[in-house]
Amino acid sequence: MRIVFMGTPDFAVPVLKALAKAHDVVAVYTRAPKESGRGKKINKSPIHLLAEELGIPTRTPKTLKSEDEQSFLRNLQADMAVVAAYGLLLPQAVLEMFPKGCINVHASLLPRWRGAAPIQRAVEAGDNKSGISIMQMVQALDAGDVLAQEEVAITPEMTGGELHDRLAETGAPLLIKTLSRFAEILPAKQDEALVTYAQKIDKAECRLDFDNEAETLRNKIRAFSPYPAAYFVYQGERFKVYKAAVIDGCGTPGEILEGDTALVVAVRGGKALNIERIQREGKQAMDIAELLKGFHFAKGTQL
RNA sequence: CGCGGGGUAGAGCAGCCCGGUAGCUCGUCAGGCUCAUAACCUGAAGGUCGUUGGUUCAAAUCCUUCCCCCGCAA
Repeated sequence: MRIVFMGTPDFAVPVLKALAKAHDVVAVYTRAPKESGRGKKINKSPIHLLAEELGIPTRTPKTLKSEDEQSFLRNLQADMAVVAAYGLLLPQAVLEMFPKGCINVHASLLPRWRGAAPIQRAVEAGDNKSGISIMQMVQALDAGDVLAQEEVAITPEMTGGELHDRLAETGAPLLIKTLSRFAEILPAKQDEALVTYAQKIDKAECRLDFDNEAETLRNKIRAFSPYPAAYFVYQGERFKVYKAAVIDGCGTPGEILEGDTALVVAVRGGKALNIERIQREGKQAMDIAELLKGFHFAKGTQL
């Protein structure tokens, strides 16, 4: 098939790779390079870089609403568009443009976790499974009929980053399989009663409030690991926390119960968090034991 | 030229402001103690203090060149 691919971040990379092997990807759409990173350099998106490597024509319009862009798209004479975390909304005209429609690779088991951050929200909520949904795109956000799904188990120790990678790997072959039997598939409506939305992650959420249930905090820590990373502030310095375990321990929520041989912080309900992996400002992430060989937290400090 | 932290023994850190014998915790090795040990005791090895040039009687420390890592912000 002649396919237009639209995507932007890392998550979409395995999808485009697989798609380019199996089909004729006639154009790639991705978000325009923007100032980002240290030094505010202009950086191209992961998909942009991959498309160049594959030698596929790449376009980075700010919007697909313009007549010019839409006529360009139409002239590609593609059979369908495949979208994976593109970051731009597709106008109705574009959704209707392709004979076989626009289909989307979404990182959740729809109708659960429609929206921007389905991977992290699933882990944060303590879900024991996630997955990939391939769906037909409609105007409403992630509300289209589902063509295929594949589950991925979320183990108790799994981080958001690990789930992200697993899902990205799962999505690519599932998409190819779905396309190969596209004609036979009966689209399934989403059950509106089961819809939940995965809100974009706000920076303010990343700061750990230890006055919470231990398991809630642990889930947030692993959901946000390694990005955007939950953190606490100690003596004016930000410490990112990548991994923590729930243990027993009495104290005021936020109190450092142990800071020499381990880092243990009291939370609600007679529980505590044993912080296992951490990153200081300006340093690499490391196991807490390594850091404690040369750095110590004062017992009794309130975080 | 967005703001900022860092590169010191295998690991993690201190020392730098206020130049003057390179230090701590852990690991490694050897020996000892012990029924035994990841415990304890004794000892040892291991460093061009990221790189270049400069200032100085003397530079990890002050100034300078470049390289690398990271945090914030986006």
